Amino acid sequence: MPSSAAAITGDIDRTSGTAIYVQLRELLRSYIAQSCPPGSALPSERDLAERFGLARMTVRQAIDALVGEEVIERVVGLGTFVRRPKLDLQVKLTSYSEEMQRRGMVPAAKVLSFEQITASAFLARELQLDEGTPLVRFRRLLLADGEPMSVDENFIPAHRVPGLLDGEPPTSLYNVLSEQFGLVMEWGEDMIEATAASPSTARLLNVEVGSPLLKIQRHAFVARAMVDYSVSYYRADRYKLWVPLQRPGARRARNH
Amino acid sequence: MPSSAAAITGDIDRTSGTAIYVQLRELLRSYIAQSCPPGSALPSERDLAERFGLARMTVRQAIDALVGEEVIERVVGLGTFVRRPKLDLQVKLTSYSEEMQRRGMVPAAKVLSFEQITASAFLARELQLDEGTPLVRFRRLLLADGEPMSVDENFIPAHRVPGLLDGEPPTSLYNVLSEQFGLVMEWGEDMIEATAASPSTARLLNVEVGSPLLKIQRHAFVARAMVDYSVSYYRADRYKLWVPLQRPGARRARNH
DNA sequence: TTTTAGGGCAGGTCTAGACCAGTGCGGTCC
DNA sequence: GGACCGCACTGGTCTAGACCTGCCCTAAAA
Repeated sequence: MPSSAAAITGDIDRTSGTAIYVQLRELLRSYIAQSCPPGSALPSERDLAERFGLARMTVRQAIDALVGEEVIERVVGLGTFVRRPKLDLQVKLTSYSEEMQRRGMVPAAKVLSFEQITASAFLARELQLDEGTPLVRFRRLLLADGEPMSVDENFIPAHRVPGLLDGEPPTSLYNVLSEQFGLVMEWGEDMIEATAASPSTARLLNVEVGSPLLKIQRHAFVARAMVDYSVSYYRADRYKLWVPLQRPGARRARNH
Repeated sequence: MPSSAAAITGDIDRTSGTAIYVQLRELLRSYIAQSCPPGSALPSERDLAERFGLARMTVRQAIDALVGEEVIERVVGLGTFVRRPKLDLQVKLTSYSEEMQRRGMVPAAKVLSFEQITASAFLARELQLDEGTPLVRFRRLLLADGEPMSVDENFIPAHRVPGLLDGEPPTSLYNVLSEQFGLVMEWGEDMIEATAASPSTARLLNVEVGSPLLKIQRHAFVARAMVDYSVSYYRADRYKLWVPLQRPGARRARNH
């Protein structure tokens, strides 16, 4: 016998400004947490609609959210059931630069190029700009303990860094971007893959052609605007990436 | 100017038995793949509803699905936009098959071995156990669309999974660990590096010896105890890792 | 020239119905 | 007793509207 909708305490406040389905979702969430062991059934959608005086579509919207969070599970013809909490590993954060320091190596960099170019079709797509847009290209060979570690190439829209090319190549690109141009990177995304060393990269990194490299493409954003696209090739024999994983845990409280 | 709904080819077949929103979802998906670079706008929901002769709620259902897949993104007052494609996987270990299906690929796995072994010095160190401790070794070749994707090897202390070897090799290891043995992974760490395919791995993955592979070693923990050590080799040509980064002070505008 | 007020359009939410398909139970007919 | 059928119930899908807020642009006002 399915649980009765009357068993759910609390009510919907239509004047609160909070979306009804959000209120119902949270009511259901706490109801589940308090009185529903895994496998138990929720009241049917029609029961809930009647209990709270809502349209069934609205009830479904609340249930949809919890199904999306994998808190509950629908079974056609049977009902909606509480799931066993499920493992869901997710990369949360990579403290990339800290990680470099943590290795305790002596860093150095050799500037390979520092110039203005125009965006190719590929770069235009990566930076979400028009083809031909002026870019600053900054390419370096990064060393650790005197031995090549990676080849790094950054592309920044030129209009965001006026006068950057007039000075010396910066030691720390991100420091200059934030201190001199107010471009504080807020978020970004890394695309990580394995690749084989091309002849030119192999020579720079002092490895054999075809050696495995870790390729990391990064898009860095300020607000919604991308201000940096970079590609790095790391020597696989010298560099490993450490990524902490954690369970999703509590959900955020956005939506108003 | 937003793209015109008329630009989308194809139509809805109301007699096919396939849900309309599923048909529209796939139409949109292929339209996006073919003609929408990241950042471009989709036709508005009302345009789509008119173009295909559907209720707006039905169109929203199709769009909801793609938003849930993070293929597109809604912005109130502006429209719906194509996101940067994520060729990620991150949740793969929880449910490789679900993840593959989500990406429209047909998952499969071939069990290479499923047996009890004793911990070598290396494995003992990785699992923080004594040498000689009985372990369950589970090695698989994971396929997507019939083509090899990765070679996966898991090591689990045998005393944590009594009777596991008596049954069939599990389809989803992590599901069995949590549902049958109550081992819900709470956190872990990945070590990511690039490597070259060894002859045996190359044969399994159907690539040439020396091809770049992404090697991911994972330690997964329940409470403070490690319960799984795994090593996976992913084909670099089929697998990329997508890692979102968040810097201190990030604020990510949007989200009501 | 700068500021402000609309208007148009975007997505967000909600309603009150409709019919479909899968499930399980109970009763009927053999 | 056992096979079967149908009904009541579940979630799944869909409609055709409604009104809300947020965003941007433009034209009028300052």
